[in-house]
Amino acid sequence: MRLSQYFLPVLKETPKEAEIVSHQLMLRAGMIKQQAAGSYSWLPLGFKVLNKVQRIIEEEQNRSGAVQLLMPTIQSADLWRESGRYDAYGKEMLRIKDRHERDMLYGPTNEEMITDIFRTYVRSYKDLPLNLYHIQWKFRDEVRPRFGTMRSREFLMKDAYSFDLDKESATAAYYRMFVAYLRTFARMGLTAVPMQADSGPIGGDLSHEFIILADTGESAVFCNKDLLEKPIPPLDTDFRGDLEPIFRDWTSLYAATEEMVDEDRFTSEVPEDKRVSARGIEVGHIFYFGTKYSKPMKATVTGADGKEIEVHMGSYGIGPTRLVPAIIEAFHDDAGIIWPVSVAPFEAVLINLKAGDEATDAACAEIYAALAAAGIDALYDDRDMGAGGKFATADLIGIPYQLIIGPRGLKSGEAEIKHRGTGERETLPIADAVERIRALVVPQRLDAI
RNA sequence: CGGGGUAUAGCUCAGCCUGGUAGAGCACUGGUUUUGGGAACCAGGGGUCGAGUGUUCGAAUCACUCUGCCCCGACCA
Repeated sequence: MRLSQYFLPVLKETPKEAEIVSHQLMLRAGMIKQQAAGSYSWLPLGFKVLNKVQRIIEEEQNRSGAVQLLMPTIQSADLWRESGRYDAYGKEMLRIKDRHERDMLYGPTNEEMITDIFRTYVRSYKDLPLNLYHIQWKFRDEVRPRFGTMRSREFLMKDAYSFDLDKESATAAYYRMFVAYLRTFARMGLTAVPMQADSGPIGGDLSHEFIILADTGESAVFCNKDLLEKPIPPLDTDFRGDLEPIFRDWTSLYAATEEMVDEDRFTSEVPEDKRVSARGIEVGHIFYFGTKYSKPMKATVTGADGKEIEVHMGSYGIGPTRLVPAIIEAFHDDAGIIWPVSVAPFEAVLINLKAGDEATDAACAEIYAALAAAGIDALYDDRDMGAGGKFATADLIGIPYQLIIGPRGLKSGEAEIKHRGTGERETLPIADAVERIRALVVPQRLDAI
């Protein structure tokens, strides 16, 4: 993409409404525009990141055996009356009437609807297990939206719903999502720690929040340091096999948020040199809830013995529109964002230091074409402006590698590569630059971990 | 939903206290000179001062009402 043809409205100054660094940087980098309290447009750069985040989520959901579909944003109140949640949900639910005065609502979640789909089509125990997911916009009329898209009213959510015959197989479904989540966040460069969460009236230990550590996180978290270095389940993990050992391995080490922490357990179970006490952001939540919806909504299958069985369900959420700022909270410096390659809006930026100069333009055009041919998703800063502004823009929007071409280096046939994350610079022959970028980028795409 | 702020140009803000023809920097447009870390100069364009009502000869400025947005708390992917 040539920057001169792109739409990248970067801001030099920080808009005053933004409090936390990810919100400030998303506004400054031209990723989002606020349209109302808790409601944002995703501008091209932000949308590109959001899509990369979604793609990783989809790949890992699919790998785990979940099946994608898409449900509408606007729902009928009828289903919610059936589950009893129409009255229970409160003012967070945006209620709407259509032209026939029918009660509608903008979905804050989809348990009712997915249960309706399930009961319509699934009749036999032979059709289980089943895990259906979608990525859709949701609306919760938060009393106080804040922190940009970290806590917006309208937000994107991946939610998966598992259906099983009994608690045992539902637990296996839970483990599959647990493992899928570990892989999903790792592929975004994040170290996400599963922490025991409040499992509500169902009880048991089948509710976990996935927390990433960031200085500006919204809640305090406590965990064993070993969790931060634990290798994630590899690409060839067999999701049809027994995943309980992985689950046990991860949950054997202490980890809890401030809501759930037990100081005595933390100090007794975790050696002093392994105690991590930090801030964290919740980026995912998985939950087993048994027959909470299948019972009132009559979602049953016929078992092998001919009897009707209420299915056991779980739901598994990840918020892509929250993950984007969460990644920024984890990866930034004073100059701007530092994207992990796997979610970076562009993998490299080609900086033409003297746009308009015949030789420099020609060299850059050639390199830009070579980057495309090498499969690198590159931005070409061909704008006619000073070098300082280009460097500042490249740093701000956080492109992992800057390939810098100017008349000075051109004379000696040299290019410069700046590593956004480390600040490291290397000078190399122009002829080797594209291959060097490719060698740097490809392993960091993390699509093969 | 309680408490507290705030609203003036695309952005960051000054002007308000003490009423008298709406400002700065950045951004934008044209030009000249520049060009390896947000350049310099010249010339321009752009605002019913959030909305309404009132006080006044006169309101961005004072009073009242409403709305938007932000922060703290309670709540949440």
